[in-house]
Amino acid sequence: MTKENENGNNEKSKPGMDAWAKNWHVPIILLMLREWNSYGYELMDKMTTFGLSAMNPGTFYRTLRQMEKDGIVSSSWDTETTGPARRVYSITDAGEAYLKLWTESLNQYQKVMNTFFNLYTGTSKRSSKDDEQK
Amino acid sequence: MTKENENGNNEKSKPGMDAWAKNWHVPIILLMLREWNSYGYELMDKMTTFGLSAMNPGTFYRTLRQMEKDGIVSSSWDTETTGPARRVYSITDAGEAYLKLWTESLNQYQKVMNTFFNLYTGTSKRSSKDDEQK
DNA sequence: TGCATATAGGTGTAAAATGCACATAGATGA
DNA sequence: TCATCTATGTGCATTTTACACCTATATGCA
Repeated sequence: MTKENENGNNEKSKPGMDAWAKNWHVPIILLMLREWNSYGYELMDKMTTFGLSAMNPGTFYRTLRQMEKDGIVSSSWDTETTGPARRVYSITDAGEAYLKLWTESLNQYQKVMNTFFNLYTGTSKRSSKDDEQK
Repeated sequence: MTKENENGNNEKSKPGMDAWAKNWHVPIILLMLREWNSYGYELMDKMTTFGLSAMNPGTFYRTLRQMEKDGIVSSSWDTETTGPARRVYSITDAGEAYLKLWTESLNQYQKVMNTFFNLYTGTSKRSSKDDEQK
């Protein structure tokens, strides 16, 4: 059975305030790795300083391994430090290229956001009497 | 077998210039319905005027039905017009509430974007010599 | 009349992404 | 020695998405 809220509607298209955040995990991990080489546990922790709620560990680690398969990061084990071994990631050239593309697409993103915001706050909301179209 | 690009990497975390667009389909459909009642085929078409590439028809129609299940739109058949019958959608009060929440969350969204952009364009990119962390 | 095409709204199914619970293992401190 | 923190994962079910395909109404045209 699917989850239902107090209105009797299920919640599949609830905004959730950070549904959009998913797409940002990869580029923000890359940004962090551009500043300092790091490992999953630390990256997951620092994620919140970007205003993004951390995804669960399983998914997060899997994202990192996928990024490596995609060639945008590379990793090696750090057994020097105390505690359990860390898989330390660095950004690759392909990762830099990815960031460049992402940043360029932000302009388009901004346009969509502005269009949305203007339409929402604008006085263009129809009155109840022109409630049909032909 | 998974698709591979010319670099031998698969493409799972490719930006695609509009990966972020997915999250915008629901709110933008709602915005359009706030202006005029409409049906899937038309909404899909108008989507592109918002700078969003349309999703494929199957997914798009399913999104609309899901939105109805969630109670943020309602629909009825229009058999008056010529051609195949149209399922005409209107936004509900819950839909308006959804839009309100979404718009409020845009502030947070903007913050993440600005943080990202500043970090990317800033001079904070490390030099090759401080290439390790302790 | 017959057939292509545009409009309109879907379904079936497989692949991909995600959440959640759990597993493993080294180090630290009571 | 036993709990806890750090650190990285796996297994499985659910959810989301893409892709191919199907149905049906109307229009134009040969």
